[in-house]
Amino acid sequence: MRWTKHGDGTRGYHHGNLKEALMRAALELIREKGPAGFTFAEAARWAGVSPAAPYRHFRDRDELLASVALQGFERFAAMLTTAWNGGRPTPRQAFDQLGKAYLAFARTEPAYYSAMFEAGIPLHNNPELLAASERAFAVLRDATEALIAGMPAGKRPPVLMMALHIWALSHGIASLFGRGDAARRALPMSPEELLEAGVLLYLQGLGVAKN
Amino acid sequence: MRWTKHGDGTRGYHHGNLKEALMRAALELIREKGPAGFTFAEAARWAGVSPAAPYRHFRDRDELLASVALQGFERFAAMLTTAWNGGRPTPRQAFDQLGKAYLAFARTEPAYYSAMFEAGIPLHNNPELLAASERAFAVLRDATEALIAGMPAGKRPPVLMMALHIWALSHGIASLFGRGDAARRALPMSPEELLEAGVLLYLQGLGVAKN
DNA sequence: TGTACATCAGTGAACGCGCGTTCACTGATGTAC
DNA sequence: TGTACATCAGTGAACGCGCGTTCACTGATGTAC
Repeated sequence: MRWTKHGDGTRGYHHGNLKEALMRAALELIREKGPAGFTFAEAARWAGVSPAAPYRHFRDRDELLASVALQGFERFAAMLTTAWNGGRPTPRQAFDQLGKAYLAFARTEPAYYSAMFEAGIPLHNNPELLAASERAFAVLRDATEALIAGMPAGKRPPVLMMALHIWALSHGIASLFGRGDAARRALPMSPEELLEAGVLLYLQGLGVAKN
Repeated sequence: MRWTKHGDGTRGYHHGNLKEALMRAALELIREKGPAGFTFAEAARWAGVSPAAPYRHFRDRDELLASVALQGFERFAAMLTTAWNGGRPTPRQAFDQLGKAYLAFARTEPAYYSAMFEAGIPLHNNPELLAASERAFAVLRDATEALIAGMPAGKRPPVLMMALHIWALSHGIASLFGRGDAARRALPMSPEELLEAGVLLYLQGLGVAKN
């Protein structure tokens, strides 16, 4: 943050926070028109700078898009962590909160969500993005681990398998029915109810749905 | 199909099957560069016609993309129907085949899959596309219904709920781990194994995993 | 504290390019009689 | 069966436009002394 903002709302020669502004512009444009729906020039116009300015911060459009996805994974991880809340009041209840947070993110941040999961950004050759994506998944995996720890010794499933099942179910429901944009499919129940029932049945399948 | 193809491989003034050729071109380009990765002009070039020719068959790029998605849903429904095979040899076994077919489609036809589920085509003002999408889901719902019919009377879940759970789980696994393109995430097991285990646990949760 | 200088971040003009779209046209096909 | 005509499907040239990208530049900021 530079201190070039003037009292009257204008800015000086330097924008001060152009990188962040470009990412916000991209998000807004993605929300309106999908991950393909923005250009470098348009993002610059949105941020109120000349078309050459973005090149000081991003090599090209793809790098801007990847930065948005990266920030999305970071916020996603933070939101999931908050929802899990260290497994309080009980791991079982916190686990449901985690699921709700997953759906809430997809609904309230469709632009991040689509940059993260649908923009087709290759993860191999982008270690930073892959790591951020794994940090988000780690929240879910750790929560699953905590939940499993409370199960009877003979009935504990493999952590990774269970975490992947929960992730896939949440992701499927969010993608198909819980999106915040026009591609959402209608459903005779809320995505939250559908997910909660699915998780409940899954846990019953493991033989541990009681607590 | 017109009979204007010449023996030497050239074609006459009329292409004969341009609409289909443009859709194949779009598919190929989507596969290479994602749903946003093709232009009307490029598809025309691929099909070997002038840039004005596509306008005889599609109003614009979006209409071409929607046609591809429509055809995708039709093929998807056909593939699922074949896999279900009327519930033979047993509904339980046929159900696993259905799941495998879902994953197989996502892997072998990533271009269709992404046009159908990730291109952000709004369904609400495209009744034809919506109907095709529902025909595909109906295959899964009918299969679920047949599977439920074999369950003990007291343990039958609501058909729609169960079908949606299975759909979401399959779709989540396919989208995250089973795609045929560069955005696939690595996994220490096959998507098929993961889905099969998930369905098994889910059915156990319903209390009916035996047959 | 003041000054000189280096560095940084954005300007604005320019360019070539491919896209979307329109248009009058024309070659090929289908059909009425 | 032949002929005239209507219709269809693709041509190719043209246009305006916005994009991506480069460039020498310049205003603002940071820092050494």
